[in-house]
Amino acid sequence: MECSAANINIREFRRDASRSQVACSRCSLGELCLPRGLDPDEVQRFEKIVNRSRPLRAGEHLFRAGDEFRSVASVRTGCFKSYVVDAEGQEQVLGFHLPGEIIGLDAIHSCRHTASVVALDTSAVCTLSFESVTQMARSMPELQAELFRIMSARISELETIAGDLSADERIAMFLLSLSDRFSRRGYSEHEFILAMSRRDIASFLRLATETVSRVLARLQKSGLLKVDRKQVRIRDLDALREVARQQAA
Amino acid sequence: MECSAANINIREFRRDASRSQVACSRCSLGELCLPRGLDPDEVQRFEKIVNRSRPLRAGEHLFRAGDEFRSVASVRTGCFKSYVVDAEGQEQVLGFHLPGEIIGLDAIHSCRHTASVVALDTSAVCTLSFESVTQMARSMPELQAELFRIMSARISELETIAGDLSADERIAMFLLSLSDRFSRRGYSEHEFILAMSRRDIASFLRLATETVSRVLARLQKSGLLKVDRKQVRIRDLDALREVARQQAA
DNA sequence: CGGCAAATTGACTCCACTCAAAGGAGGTGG
DNA sequence: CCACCTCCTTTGAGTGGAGTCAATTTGCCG
Repeated sequence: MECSAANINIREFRRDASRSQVACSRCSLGELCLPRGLDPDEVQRFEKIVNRSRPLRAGEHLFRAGDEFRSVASVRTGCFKSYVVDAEGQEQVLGFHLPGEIIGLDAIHSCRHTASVVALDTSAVCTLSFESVTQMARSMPELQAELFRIMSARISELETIAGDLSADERIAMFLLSLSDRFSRRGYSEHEFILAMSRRDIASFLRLATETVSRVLARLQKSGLLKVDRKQVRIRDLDALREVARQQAA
Repeated sequence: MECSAANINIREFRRDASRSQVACSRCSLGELCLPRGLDPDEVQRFEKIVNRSRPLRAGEHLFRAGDEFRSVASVRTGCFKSYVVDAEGQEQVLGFHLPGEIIGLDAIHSCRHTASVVALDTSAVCTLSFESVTQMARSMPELQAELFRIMSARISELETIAGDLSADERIAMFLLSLSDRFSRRGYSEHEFILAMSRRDIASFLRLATETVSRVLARLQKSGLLKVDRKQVRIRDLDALREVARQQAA
């Protein structure tokens, strides 16, 4: 299991947070985060409900399954994974979260966090009381719309993952998803670091770790990729898309 | 493919709709539908944006993938399935929709319906302009909250389906989900009709139709079920839960 | 009754999993 | 600084569950 001593809860965040630092208007994430589409005046009002947390080290938890649902979090830097532990005690990875992505929206309907969320890297988040966000959304149509869009996008994403795909297709899709998300954040779409372990990737894609290794080796041998531990270089993006045979979105 | 002549679009619904019939306050779905939690005055305002459609026959489409996203629909009677067609032309069933369930929320982020939705039975829906719903949600906190809850619940559902489950577990989960949904709607949790074909079930659960047949036969032989074509009787609900080994939600 | 699609059943195949073992990489303490 | 430990990753060999192919049965509807 994870190091439970490293657990941190949201109330502590609040105390640690230095509100003065928060300035979405000058945040490098810009249009990638929740206040997307708000006008400058609205952004200024929005900033008032944002709490910036102190950095988390790899292995520290942001939420624990079962925690009361109060806040959502937006990744500022680093990378998180969310997971549940099934009946047999096996960890099931549900997703990875990059800067600008909103964590915790799946907890709304049950009022509790159904998943645990842990930092894979040194990471930082902004937390927002969900109560405040929804209240603010009532007077900011664009904020409300953005919340709906984020949840709708996650539904579509899951509908794809749930599909009947081969191991190769899954891996290809996974790499393409990362490539796309990194490139939107200003990083290379051809070369990036996998913050997560092979085991996490396997769990996320519902494969065995050995299969992840084998598929990556195979894709490398056929010249589509260059893999060195956590470093990935995509040599032929189009060929990889071919493997993923991704349906028109 | 489906009978495309039977396609109907939302604009035609509008014309056919007889607004005078709409009365959520007297609808038998009551707390199962979107206006859940609204006070009587709010329900009355809500009714003004609801359009009741004429009945659809089995095989008629409610939405087509690619249609512009304007409206969501709430199932009034009957049963629908939503599906996409993948790169190989194979139909992938994404879900089944019973009375009170909201269809179309996955279309928000792309502004187009990503899935097609077709009636499996003689069915009827209420349609709502999404623009109107979101606008109204701003002044009705409970409506906004309900929209968030519905989407959040769908995310959690998909996270489960996407899991790494055996054929038996999938079938058991599927039957339990139906049992639960029927019982909430006042029907028996032990006995119900499968509106969908074996092929649809298989596609939804990412199995082969033959596997669905075999598993149902196996569960029947071991005494948990009685299956006669579309009629299902669950003889041992707890044992079925055991098979599904569903994680605490 | 005849024609057709859906469903079932059986035989065989294959992809991904499991089991097993051999490398690395990184961290810790002597 | 090196020895040692542990965890992660990779690679090989064999197994099994679900898929595919094929044949038959069942039910439906004109």
